[in-house]
Amino acid sequence: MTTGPRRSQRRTEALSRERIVEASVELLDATGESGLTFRALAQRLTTGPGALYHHVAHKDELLGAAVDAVVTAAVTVDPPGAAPLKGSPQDAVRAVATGLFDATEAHPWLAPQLAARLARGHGGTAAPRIFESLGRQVRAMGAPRESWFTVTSALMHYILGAAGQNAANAANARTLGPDASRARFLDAASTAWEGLDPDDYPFTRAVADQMRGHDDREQFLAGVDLVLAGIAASRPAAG
Amino acid sequence: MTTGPRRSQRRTEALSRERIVEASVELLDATGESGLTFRALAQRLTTGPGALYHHVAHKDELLGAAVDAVVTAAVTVDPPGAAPLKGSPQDAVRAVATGLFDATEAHPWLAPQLAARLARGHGGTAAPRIFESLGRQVRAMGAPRESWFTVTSALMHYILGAAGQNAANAANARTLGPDASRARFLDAASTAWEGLDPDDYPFTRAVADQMRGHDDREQFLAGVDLVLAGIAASRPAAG
DNA sequence: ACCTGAACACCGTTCAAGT
DNA sequence: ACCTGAACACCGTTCAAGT
Repeated sequence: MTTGPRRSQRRTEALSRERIVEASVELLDATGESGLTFRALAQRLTTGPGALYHHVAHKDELLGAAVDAVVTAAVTVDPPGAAPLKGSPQDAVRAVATGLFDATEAHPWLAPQLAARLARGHGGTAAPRIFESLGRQVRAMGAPRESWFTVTSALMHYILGAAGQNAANAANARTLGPDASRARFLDAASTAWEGLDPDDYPFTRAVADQMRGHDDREQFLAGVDLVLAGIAASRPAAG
Repeated sequence: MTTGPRRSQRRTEALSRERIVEASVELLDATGESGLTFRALAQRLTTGPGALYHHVAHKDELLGAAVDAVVTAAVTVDPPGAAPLKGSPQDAVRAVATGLFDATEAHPWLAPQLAARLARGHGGTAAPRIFESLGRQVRAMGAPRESWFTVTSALMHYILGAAGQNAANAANARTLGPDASRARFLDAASTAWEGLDPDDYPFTRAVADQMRGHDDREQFLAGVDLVLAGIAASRPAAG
């Protein structure tokens, strides 16, 4: 009673690394980092925990694969011979930054994971992918070759750090309640800063009101532009 | 046979939050992040795991306290009325950056922890401390007030990100063996980059040789200078 | 108030046994 | 080759019982 090759088994679709990673992302989105468990994951895939080990070596690899999947979807590296993007390299950098900013907000677990993995030197494919897509634009901007590594690193670290910071704000805001949450949280955070010891934290207190009512994305892109300005400033005069 | 207040009990020095945090840092340094366990920590302090909960609420708080302790030792925020530092604000920024760079190298667990906590918005006192000490210099550089938040954030994110990256390199290098390890590891990393797909990663490959033989600290400080250049460039002409 | 340490409710991971 | 699911060796955390 086999029905042949087409309409392959639906209900018990064979386990695969791809399906496992996909389910992991869903589970992470739904339950947070602490919710990703081999037992919970197995249940969602209607199998046993041991089965997963036929497709992933250990949990850290699984988390890394989830990070890679999400980052890959967020930042598209153009194919080699593709037509040059319309717009300036600066615009392309902003596009990459925005993609990561959005991914980081959509997947609250992403930023901490990515940050921790970068700091451990386990970028997986996510880190090289981001580095590459930013670096191409740095080159296109005419930065001197010796500065490529430094400049691209600075861009990448700022983008990931600031996007992560924003994601944390967004996640914390969600904690306070669903409505008018953003403004409310920023207000709370800003008030918290204002509550710091005036003797120890004069600068942070002075800056606290800048957090209130400012658009995160705008603030974030302003930082990107700052680094871009640094690149332009240290570039030899065109000629 | 009590000997009075002086020469208080030595062997079984009373448990305290401070002692616990101190022992945690030692344990982290010696055994890495996975080695910090309530049982191992209790054993080191010759007590039971339950006793620790009288001084710390949970493990995350303990780790946070360890991070704070190490960062506090690394970056000294000058007291309020202190004499201005000799040297330019730029030099002061480089000093803070170097302090974090060194701390991050001395405590391999620091960078991942700090990165993850920042990305979760749990800076503890570490984040405000770093932000404050950098921000004061930003202000001293004459950056326009509206840019303080953005500019200081960019500096902080670059410094922590790049210092963490370097720490990861150093830690990985240690893995390969104790001798001539740095050069050897950079060579290996550089070779790994050169092994990337030429179609997908042309930029990263082109930049791979810049990693070889370059001084990490120098590279790191060059990045700091880049951000500083961006600040200077976006500052209104002095007048 | 502080400490003890057994006990609880989990984990990641392994592995004999099945198909 | 792949899957099953019980079992192992841990965890963080709690809590009755002690001092």
